[in-house]
Amino acid sequence: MNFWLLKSEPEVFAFADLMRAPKRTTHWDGVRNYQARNTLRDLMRVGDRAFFYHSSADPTGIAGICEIVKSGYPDHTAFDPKDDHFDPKSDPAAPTWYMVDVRAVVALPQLLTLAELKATKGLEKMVLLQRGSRLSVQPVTAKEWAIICKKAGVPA
DNA sequence: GCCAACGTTGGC
DNA sequence: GCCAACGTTGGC
Repeated sequence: MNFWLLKSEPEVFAFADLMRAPKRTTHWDGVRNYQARNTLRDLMRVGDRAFFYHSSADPTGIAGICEIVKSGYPDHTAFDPKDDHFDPKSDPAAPTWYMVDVRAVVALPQLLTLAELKATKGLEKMVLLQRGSRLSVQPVTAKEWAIICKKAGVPA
């Protein structure tokens, strides 16, 4: 099993929204970055787990845990001229952008804030904490996963 | 609201 | 292929 971190702005879509969604599941659409696309398309597998991170929020931090329930498939929102993430260059015959489906597993008892993550030993090399890191879909090591789950008080 | 860092675009 | 300009991300 592999581990990941997914960023979302809670004003747009929060972890609580995922908990309320039908089957607690949603399409992780709208990613328009090639490195993140490669992860979605090539690396994520059904059964993988991901932290759900609230960015551009007050405070920012990890809100919950979700599970990949469908591996990469074309992001159809790229073909919709009315969609905010429309990309006229993405060809339905050879899609540029991909998405996965994720299902909420559990909310953390309380938000694990960015400040707390920064102060936690063993997370120094976490992608999220690197200077200038903006990746919205990023890998988490098994070690980092275990440290964070322990800190948050949820089973790893 | 500010601004640093990053990714993309497009002229050459 | 280089690189300046631009738009976006995201913490503060």
